Amino acid sequence: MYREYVHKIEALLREITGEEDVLITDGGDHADIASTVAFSLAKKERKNPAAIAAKIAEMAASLPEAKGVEVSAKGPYVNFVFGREYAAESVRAALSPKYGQLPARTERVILEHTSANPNGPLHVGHIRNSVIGDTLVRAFRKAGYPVEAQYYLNDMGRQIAIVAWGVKHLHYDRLPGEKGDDFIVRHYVEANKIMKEKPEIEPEFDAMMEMIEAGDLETVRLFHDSVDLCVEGILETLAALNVHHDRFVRETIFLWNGDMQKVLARVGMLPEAQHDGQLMFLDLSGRGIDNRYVLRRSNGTSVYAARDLAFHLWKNAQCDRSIDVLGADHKLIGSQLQTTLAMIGERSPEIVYFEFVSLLEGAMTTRGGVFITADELLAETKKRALEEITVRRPELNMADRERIASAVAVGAVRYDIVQVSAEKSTVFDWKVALDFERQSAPYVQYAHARACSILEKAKEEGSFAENYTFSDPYELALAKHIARFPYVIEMVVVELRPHLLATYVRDLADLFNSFYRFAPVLRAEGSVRDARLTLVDASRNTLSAALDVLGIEALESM
RNA sequence: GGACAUGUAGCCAAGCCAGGAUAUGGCAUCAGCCUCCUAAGCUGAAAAUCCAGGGUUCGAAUCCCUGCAUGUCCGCCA
Repeated sequence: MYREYVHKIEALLREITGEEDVLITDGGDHADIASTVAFSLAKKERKNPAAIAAKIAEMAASLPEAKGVEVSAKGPYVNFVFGREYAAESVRAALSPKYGQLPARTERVILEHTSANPNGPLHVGHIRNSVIGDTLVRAFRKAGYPVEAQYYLNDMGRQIAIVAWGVKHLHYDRLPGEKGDDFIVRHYVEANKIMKEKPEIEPEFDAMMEMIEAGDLETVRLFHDSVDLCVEGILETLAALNVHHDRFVRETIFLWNGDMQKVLARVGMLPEAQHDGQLMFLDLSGRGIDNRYVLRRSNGTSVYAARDLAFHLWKNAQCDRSIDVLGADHKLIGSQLQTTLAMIGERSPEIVYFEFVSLLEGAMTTRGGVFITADELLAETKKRALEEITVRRPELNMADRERIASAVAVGAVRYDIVQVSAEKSTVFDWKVALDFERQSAPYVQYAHARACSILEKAKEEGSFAENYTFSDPYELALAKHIARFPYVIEMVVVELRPHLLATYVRDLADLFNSFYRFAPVLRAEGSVRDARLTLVDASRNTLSAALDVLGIEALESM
């Protein structure tokens, strides 16, 4: 209902003032929304803004469109307080199992995320990509878009050559129960170490890259077996985090199906293209990018950038919006890609960048073996959650405690990541990761479990009639926040900022907890009890729907 | 050296793009609340030159400029 009311008030103010921008702001403590349009009118008309605000408020209040909204002027502000009818309509809407689902759209979206090199396990930096990406995928679905989540799999680059070299020469045994990605990374770290000590072996990597480029069967098999083993482990990690891709796209496809050669031919004809023997690069200095954008090496082999161009054209052909989630280290190549696609008259992807996650001791590096894996993080978090639930609910059997601990752990990890806006770099801190109080998923899950518990108890005492008469301030504040959920979903996909949803659901849990404390439900009587139970149900449903978009399980008991 | 991002109480964040009312939360600290719907909860106290300096504006945490600090990138790697 929130959106509808805001639109209604905007239209009303435009009509009264004749201003295009009626300067709607959040009303804070004073109102649900407010307008500061009196300030700008005061300047134009050289009058006191408070007098103008008073006049606008008076006119607005008399219009039939303002029904159910209390309009008043406080100094230069025109304040709008939504009435009980608004709360009632909102709560009624929030009882729908599909609450927050926006009308179906036809624009097909391809959202690419994670796409980590298969040279080792995902670490706590990689999963920032996964969590942002997967949350966006879920938000787009909630917003009515058909979405395909893709993982672009580097199965042939230099990093993979290093892995393959390691697998070929090191002959490690796989430890009992060792995941594929953990096994592969040992080769990668050791091969990098050897390469540093003996730079003379470098030509061996170059040779392997030329072999795979040429499609040498044995090399292809070596590369792909290594990649597949690693991906097997990565998939387990992603599944544990509730992150799902619809399609894995292998980079080699674009080399072998001719797409890359086609796009290179097109790009090669641009005036910005520079050729020197086989070497080809773009001079984008006219577009504010000073670095050479190399697309073919002087030995004729291809580079990642060229295959990436082909990949994006391929995506364009099957969607209306293409969105990539990339680490901030990709900003340069991201803008090179966008610029180049625009130059050949093709659609550029929208790119969501996120800044780095580092450790207290410094940057993470897969190559150097310095990282905390997502698996380790999840295991520690689950251990901690299990301790907690064992203290709180000793009567539960082990299987239930394990199940709850897993859901709490996944939630805690995902929420910690998604709640921080993407443009902030962060430092990983175990203390924060393992803190399950407030501003965390368990806090929100707990509010949901409380709602379920109340409804469960009410059911034992018989049925209740839905009632939408809210008057208590705690009831109204909660109902009004519930009303905003569909608006938040829309904001997340418009701004590509999933952390807005994390902030929203935390505020919702805050308001529910205050309501829980100050407005007794089961002990209330008659229509008040009915109304509060109705509100609890709407809260439960909204918390559950919001958590679902965040990829976090809404536990019924914990 | 150049480019991008960030800088908000001891610590971590929201707010900034679309300027407006006493700057919003959490952690840590202190003081309270379980004969009462799960205390992973609630209430209160204390804590901020919104990095610094200029500018625009009736009004700046928010917009612009300069500087400083931190992170990232600047490869015929990905």
